[in-house]
Amino acid sequence: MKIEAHEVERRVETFKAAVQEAGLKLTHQRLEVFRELASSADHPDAHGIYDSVKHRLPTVSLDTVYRTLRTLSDLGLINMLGTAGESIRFDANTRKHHHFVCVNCGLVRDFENEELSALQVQEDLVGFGRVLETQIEVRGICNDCRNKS
Amino acid sequence: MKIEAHEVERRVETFKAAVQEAGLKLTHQRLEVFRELASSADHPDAHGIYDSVKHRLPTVSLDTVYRTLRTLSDLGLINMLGTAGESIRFDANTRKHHHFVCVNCGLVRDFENEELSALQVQEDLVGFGRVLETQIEVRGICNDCRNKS
DNA sequence: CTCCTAATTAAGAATCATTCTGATTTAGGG
DNA sequence: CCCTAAATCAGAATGATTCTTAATTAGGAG
Repeated sequence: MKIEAHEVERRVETFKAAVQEAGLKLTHQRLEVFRELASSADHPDAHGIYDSVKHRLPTVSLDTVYRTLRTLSDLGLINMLGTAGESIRFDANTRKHHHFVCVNCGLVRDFENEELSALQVQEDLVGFGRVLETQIEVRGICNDCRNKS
Repeated sequence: MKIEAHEVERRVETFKAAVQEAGLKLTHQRLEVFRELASSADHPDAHGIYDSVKHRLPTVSLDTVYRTLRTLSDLGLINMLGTAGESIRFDANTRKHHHFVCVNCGLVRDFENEELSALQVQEDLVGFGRVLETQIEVRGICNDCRNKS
């Protein structure tokens, strides 16, 4: 599943500006890794991104993909997600959103919802620490897995 | 941080019944691994449980702890949690609850809240699949980390 | 346009969590 | 009291991720 072209471009522009801002070089590798991630809605892992990017940059190394993803994550341009025990999945969507997770195959999809995003939980958690953000994780069975069984 | 004694016993009794029910043996190792998990509120990983259990069962192996945790997870007596890239953390709390996660040190604490648990998200997700459950993840900085900085 | 330097590459090794092997011993519970 | 599942031990295998070192490439400031 692909993200719409104009949204991809919006993300890429934000990315370019942030890389310049941080004083880093805008290399082909960084651009292609980011563009690949910004174009896909299914949160690939490092290997998946590597396989896709290799079509356009045949000499890219898996190591560079890992290094680039870590760099972008440190800059806050992408987020890491996924459950412990699996490989790390990446997400170029930095807008406030929530996740649908298939408990069977691990598929993750973003969704936005104003009401959910407006949720305030601070009051109940004074004992644990300061609250920064609240995210909803909806678990279920995705359509593909439903059709298979 | 410890769970109250009567809650631990409640969990242990549920555990004993379920192990019998499944036709598995109630070994010391299984009991001690489960009791350790049921007593701690901070969701230890396999190594942490191993270290604690070793005090009471000096000959237990890390392998047995891993195997036991997987068995209990398959039975639905415990849950696995944690972010990709870290080790798997375990949770003996099978009641409906939510998580507070410290983005700095990774601490996870459970909390219950009727209003949050009553949240219904089905309508918004028809396109992705069937919804089974909704869990809230609150991210922030825990008290310990706040005091250190 | 040129040059400095950061980034990439290659090939390999290291680390860490986790699972598996296979042979041997232990102990739960009918 | 025995049968058999489970545990143990030691070690090895796996897979994701990170690091090493040395040589090459290329971004972008001047």
